[in-house]
Amino acid sequence: MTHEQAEQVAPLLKALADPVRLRLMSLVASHEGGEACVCDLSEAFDLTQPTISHHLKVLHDSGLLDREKRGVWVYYRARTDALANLAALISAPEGALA
Amino acid sequence: MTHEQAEQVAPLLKALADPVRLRLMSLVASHEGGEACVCDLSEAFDLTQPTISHHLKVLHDSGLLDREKRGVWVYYRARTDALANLAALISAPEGALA
DNA sequence: ACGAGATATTGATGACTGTCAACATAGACG
DNA sequence: CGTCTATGTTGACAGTCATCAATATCTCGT
Repeated sequence: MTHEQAEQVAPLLKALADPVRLRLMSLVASHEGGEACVCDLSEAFDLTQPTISHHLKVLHDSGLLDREKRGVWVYYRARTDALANLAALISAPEGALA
Repeated sequence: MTHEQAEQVAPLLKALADPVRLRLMSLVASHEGGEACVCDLSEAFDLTQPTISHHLKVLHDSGLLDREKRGVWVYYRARTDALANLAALISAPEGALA
């Protein structure tokens, strides 16, 4: 794994490396239709709405969540391709780590 | 993914979520025999030895690196099982995230 | 146009982290 | 025993981060 590759992958892992964001990703992915609006997600946490919004922004900015506004609601959807790439990098035989 | 699962997995990802530690894992895994001593690793970075030691400790404490002392040298080895578990959690169809 | 609800942004604060310099430990070899 | 080399530990500092309160923005319905 090259220097540049490491600098590129680390932010993705950092985005995932938070219990709240892990659960957010899980909730979004397992929600019906593969998408969820903030209102669905906020209820699952004992955190304020701005905090949830902040975590969603981190995940979106890092490319792990897609964001789509429909009316008043904003729907998030997991970027399964990005997740698959990450997973491959971590454990595939040719995956540079294992 | 449960609350407890998230709290358990996040520290593993946090340990990996650093460019230096990613490259350390990569170097250890790709080194001959699947193991490397600190002297082999330090040369690849423009960082002081204590800093490398610190990163190795983080990876070891989180369970991603095995540590074995042989004489004066300390050899590190990647925990491929832990990496495989992580990867599965991130992207497997039943993996809670995707 | 106005009010209400959903989501985002800003600013502040306490906690955590990567890094280094200095020092400590521990094994090998004379 | 003493020294040299490899590695780990401690303390400090600058930067980052998770969280909240307050505020802003946007959209629908009335």
